[in-house]
Amino acid sequence: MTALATTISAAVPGRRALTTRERPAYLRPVSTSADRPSLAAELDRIGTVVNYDRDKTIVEEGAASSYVFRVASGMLRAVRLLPDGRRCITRFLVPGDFFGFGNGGTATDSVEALNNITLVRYPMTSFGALLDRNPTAARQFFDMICSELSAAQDRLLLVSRKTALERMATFLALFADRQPAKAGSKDMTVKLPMSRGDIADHLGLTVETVSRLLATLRARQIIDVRNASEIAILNHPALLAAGENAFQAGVNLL
Amino acid sequence: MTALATTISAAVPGRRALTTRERPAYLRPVSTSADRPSLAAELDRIGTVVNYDRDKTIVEEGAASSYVFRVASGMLRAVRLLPDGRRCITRFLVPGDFFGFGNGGTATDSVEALNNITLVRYPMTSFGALLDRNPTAARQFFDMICSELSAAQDRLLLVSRKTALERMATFLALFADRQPAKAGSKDMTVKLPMSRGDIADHLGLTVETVSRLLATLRARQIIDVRNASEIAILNHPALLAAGENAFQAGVNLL
DNA sequence: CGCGTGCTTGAACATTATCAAACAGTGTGG
DNA sequence: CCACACTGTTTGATAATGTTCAAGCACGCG
Repeated sequence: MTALATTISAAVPGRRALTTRERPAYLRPVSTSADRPSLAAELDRIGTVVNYDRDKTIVEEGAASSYVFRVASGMLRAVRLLPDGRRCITRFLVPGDFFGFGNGGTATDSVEALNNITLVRYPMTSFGALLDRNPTAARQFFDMICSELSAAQDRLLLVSRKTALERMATFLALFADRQPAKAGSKDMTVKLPMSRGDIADHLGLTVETVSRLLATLRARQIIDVRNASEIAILNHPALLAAGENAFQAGVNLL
Repeated sequence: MTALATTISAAVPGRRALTTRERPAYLRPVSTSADRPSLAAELDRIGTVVNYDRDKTIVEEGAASSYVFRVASGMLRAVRLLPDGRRCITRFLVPGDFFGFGNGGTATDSVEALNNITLVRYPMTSFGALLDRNPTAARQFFDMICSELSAAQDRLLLVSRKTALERMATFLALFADRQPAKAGSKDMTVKLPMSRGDIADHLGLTVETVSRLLATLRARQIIDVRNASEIAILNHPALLAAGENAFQAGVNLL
């Protein structure tokens, strides 16, 4: 499986690893970058550009879906709900990510726009045909799902076994890591397009706890909360450490 | 994508759904049943039967893996660890399940035998070649991963948003549901091959809490703990309700 | 300028973890 | 065959992490 191995590893774009455990795939599970011109061209032929406003629902959980989408610009959240309204954001989608395939044409999550977004929409029939006639494409999407699965399992570990502060720190570190990097710059500023509630539902916490954790990290001079949606990373190594190490993360919230 | 849709839905064998939310794929994310003779035959040609003893590690997290496996008999656990030893069991593997592919030939979980097991082992090279030359097979494995991903996301919702008792009840209900069914029988007995610790690490709880929750369910006449590894479901509807409904699940542990 | 929504902070509480000890089941060796 | 030890399970008491309820604050928008 030489071909498989190379293709698969290419599915996760190389980026400076955080640690052995925190796979960079975390917040960027799926992306086809410019390194696959042939597939991109094939997709372009069957895709339509569409725009959605902030907070629009693109696909509804449980509804039959007849399109596959790729994010061109903006961010989205994939949401799963319990009957009583408890919410889980299974992932945030960034430019390059695909969503909407699999599971018998039934959406497993709702997908909602975090801001005004541009998507490329592919009819599922055409998309399926592409997979059928183009084994390389099929392989690439296979790899894509595999790394998405791995990312989901990482989050399972994160949510089920890390403390609140570790989760928050990991989230920020990973999010910062995939930001359009002014890499080395000391005062790295991260734009968070999602609300505190979204972060809470992604990490399995409450809005209040998220807010308090940010205050804690600020008090430790690890971050600075510029405004509700902008956070500066003041001490990146400390942030990573707080995400990995229960002891360093600190026993007390305050 | 007619073919895709039908194949995908076939990937999840039909079974009486628990509720809209609790997809039956949960504990049985991946399985190729006898309904695919051609693929089965193809696989048989490249597979080798291997046996492992209880507690043996079949693949180690992070290690390069050169085989894909299918469970023939017995059960296994897929484990992910934090550097300090905190553990998460991402899933339990049952007969029919595949594991070991994807992620650039690097294992993302350790996989360990819960009891003495029999596996079919496929060299990754042959397996990759099969996917390359057989689009139908590729499609079926694609579907398989898709439902596994969906299952992982279900667990994300379970672990991040359900209470301890809800998790336990959901786990038991789903596990019972995929048991070799003496379906209607009032006194349905479930064999749990994994330890309390395994259950705890699967649900994001502690051994003690798991034990207490079983005691609670027993006190409510919903289950009976025959011995450490055998549990009788006395009131299946109540078990389902306890897994779905925070209110019915009960405010107090005791 | 004032309202509304979302964010922050505070205090009390609850769920679940931790620590500790007893108990049970299983296999081993005398 | 029984005693013993070992490991996994159960139960109890205490404590902590994170939630809930509640109030104030701030930013953005009409």
